[in-house]
Amino acid sequence: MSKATSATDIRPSECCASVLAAPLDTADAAELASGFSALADPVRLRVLSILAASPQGEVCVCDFVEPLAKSQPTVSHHLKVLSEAGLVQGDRRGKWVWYSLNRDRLAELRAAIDS
Amino acid sequence: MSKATSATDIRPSECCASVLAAPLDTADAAELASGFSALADPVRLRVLSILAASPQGEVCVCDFVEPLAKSQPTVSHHLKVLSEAGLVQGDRRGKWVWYSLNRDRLAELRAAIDS
DNA sequence: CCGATACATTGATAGGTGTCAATGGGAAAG
DNA sequence: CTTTCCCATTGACACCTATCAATGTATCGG
Repeated sequence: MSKATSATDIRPSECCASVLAAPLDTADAAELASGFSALADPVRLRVLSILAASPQGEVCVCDFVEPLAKSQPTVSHHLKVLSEAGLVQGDRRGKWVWYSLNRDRLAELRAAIDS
Repeated sequence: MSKATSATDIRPSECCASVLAAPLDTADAAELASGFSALADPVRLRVLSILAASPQGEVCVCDFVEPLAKSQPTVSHHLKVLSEAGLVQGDRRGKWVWYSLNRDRLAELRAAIDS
């Protein structure tokens, strides 16, 4: 898979914005920064970690509270931040809301700092 | 303080902490979060972008001010944040300080969110 | 309808952060 | 030494954010 972008193809943000490929314009930089902001918190990183380690691939809110050692409102807050960043998504089933990881979005951020 | 490896302490990757590989402990999560915090700002992302696009691989502080459209103290502040995160390094030569990108550190953060 | 459960939202508060003007510190030029 | 230039630091201000208690909302079981 050749990732070689041709010399004539120098348009920024044709697909995804990249930090290392070309100078970032203000809009792309802001979009990426908001994405990394979601990762810039230890509790949220542990949320993603717990989701990734879950066999079913989804975890309900109540099962985050104890391992994170945070109050339920705080957990809900972090899940909302991650959700608005597109990194997780919630699915309501009865009384419970099951959250799952969006690996594509995570790959998008990873690609932005790829060589 | 014994550093005995418990079942929750085992990391398959012997090198760096990873979000997706195993449940993150609080210390690793905090370390990673501080790294991503450095990326969680549009101005700093543009700093990295400018450095990556520089032919010589290094840029002096004065050459950041105009493209970033920020005051010189603000630019210095962001360079300090990036430097403390290990993402850039400064080298003083006479009156000028030349900053360069630390791609290894960037790869470290990228690996932390790798599948 | 009533109570219990799961989750979200609000309000308040303490601490963090980006920004710039003003100032400080060090190096080269005169 | 004095001045000039480059960069870092300080102080002040506005804004953002993580946290929890209290409350609201929706769902399920009786």
